[in-house]
Amino acid sequence: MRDGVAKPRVLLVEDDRELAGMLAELLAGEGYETEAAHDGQRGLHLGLTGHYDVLIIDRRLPVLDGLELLRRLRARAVTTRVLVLSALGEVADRVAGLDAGADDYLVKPFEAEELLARLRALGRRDLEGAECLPLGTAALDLRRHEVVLPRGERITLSGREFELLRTLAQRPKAIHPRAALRTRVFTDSTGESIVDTYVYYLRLKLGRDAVRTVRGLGYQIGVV
Amino acid sequence: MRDGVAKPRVLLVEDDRELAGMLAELLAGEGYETEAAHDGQRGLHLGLTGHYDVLIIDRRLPVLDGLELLRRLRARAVTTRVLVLSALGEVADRVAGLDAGADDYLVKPFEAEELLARLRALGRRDLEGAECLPLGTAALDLRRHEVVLPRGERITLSGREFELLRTLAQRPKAIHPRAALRTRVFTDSTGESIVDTYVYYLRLKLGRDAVRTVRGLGYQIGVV
DNA sequence: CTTTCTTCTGAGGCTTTTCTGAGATCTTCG
DNA sequence: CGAAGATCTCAGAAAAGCCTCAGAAGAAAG
Repeated sequence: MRDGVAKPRVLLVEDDRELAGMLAELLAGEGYETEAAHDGQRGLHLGLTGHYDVLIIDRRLPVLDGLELLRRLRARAVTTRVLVLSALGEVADRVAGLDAGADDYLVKPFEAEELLARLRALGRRDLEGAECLPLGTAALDLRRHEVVLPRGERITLSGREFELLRTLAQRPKAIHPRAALRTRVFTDSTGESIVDTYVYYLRLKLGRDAVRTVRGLGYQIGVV
Repeated sequence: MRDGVAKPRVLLVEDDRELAGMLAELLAGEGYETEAAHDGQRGLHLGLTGHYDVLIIDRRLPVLDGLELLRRLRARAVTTRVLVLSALGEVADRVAGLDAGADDYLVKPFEAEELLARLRALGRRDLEGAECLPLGTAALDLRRHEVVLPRGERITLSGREFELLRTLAQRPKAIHPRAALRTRVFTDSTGESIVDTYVYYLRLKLGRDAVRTVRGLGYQIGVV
């Protein structure tokens, strides 16, 4: 997924450290970058950063229950995909999990293959788009790293500009926090203002409205 | 889903007409607008129109198998959410379904409740950015920190304004004491009159009646 | 080895937000 | 009525958030 530069990031919130370790290894083998939290409080804290592509949350967690964690994330407008793991497999349990905001619900014990397939299904949506991503009336050509304007003009983007714009365009309705963009497109060791600067570059090339600022929250793709 | 005006549209591709009829009824009862196709060919044709919010596809279908149908849709860049139904419940079957492009996979027999919960989960994903609290005739967009007026106008709120309004709107019938609001939205070390000031700001932006004063007791959300 | 493009840093400057406090206005009740 | 208390209004200072940009350093191209 992602074009070999950045791996999809998974946050694994699981108190059983043995299971967590095994899963982390499994995920690493599939090319995911995994971080782990062992209680709900920590999970909440990390989940709020928005640095992840998918969250895997165990339902039974110390300090803060899995579903409660999920509800709090959703209450704070975190839209990251969430897969809930649980030993509780009754229909009512599954319904409760999904209605708490989970995108999928997998009952333990499960097979590695199915977990991976469900992760792929969750991840696909954010990444798919084949060759172009819609960009208002324009489009982003993923192959050539160019923006194609309605009349056919093409504007070439540099590597970083492209990564940033693609990240925004992949989830056009979401608001992307600065910090998330910084870890995703750049690195955590990069200066704080790098995202601002690149938003500025994009606006220079594509026009003021290409990227929308939502003050205090982050950036969102706009009309090109 | 969509914006509360239009009902979400479901395309049901299922050859068992009895089951299809029951499901259609169930879905109608939940406010979905359902159309049915009874074979894969017809499902493909309708699915390609892109008129639907969700496709429910039975795996075993005449003329064109369910997974093959799904693959062809995906090959033609149809990104509509798909829930696959199947009597085949082995892990390998589920993995095959998901990897063919399904967003979710539900094994027959299933309970109505779970189908509905999974549909809700799928619908939610497109909704990103629309989660709202009702606010009289208007609504509070929790993701964007904006008030959406009936005609679609949007009024952006600052962080504090938003927190205050959300607190009030979360329990619309309650009267919120000044002290409680001050503790919750601001801090106890903030000046006594901070809540008054922000109520004033909200009324400036939203109109005099947005917040109701209950003298001696506190504030209550009003009509926007 | 020069030129050009890209990436990143950091400093200023502008705008919006937050908070304070003081006076105006309204309500209640003696 | 008039005083006391509650509430409203608002101007201005301080802080925070955001935008702009110049320049250094690095990478790629010629």
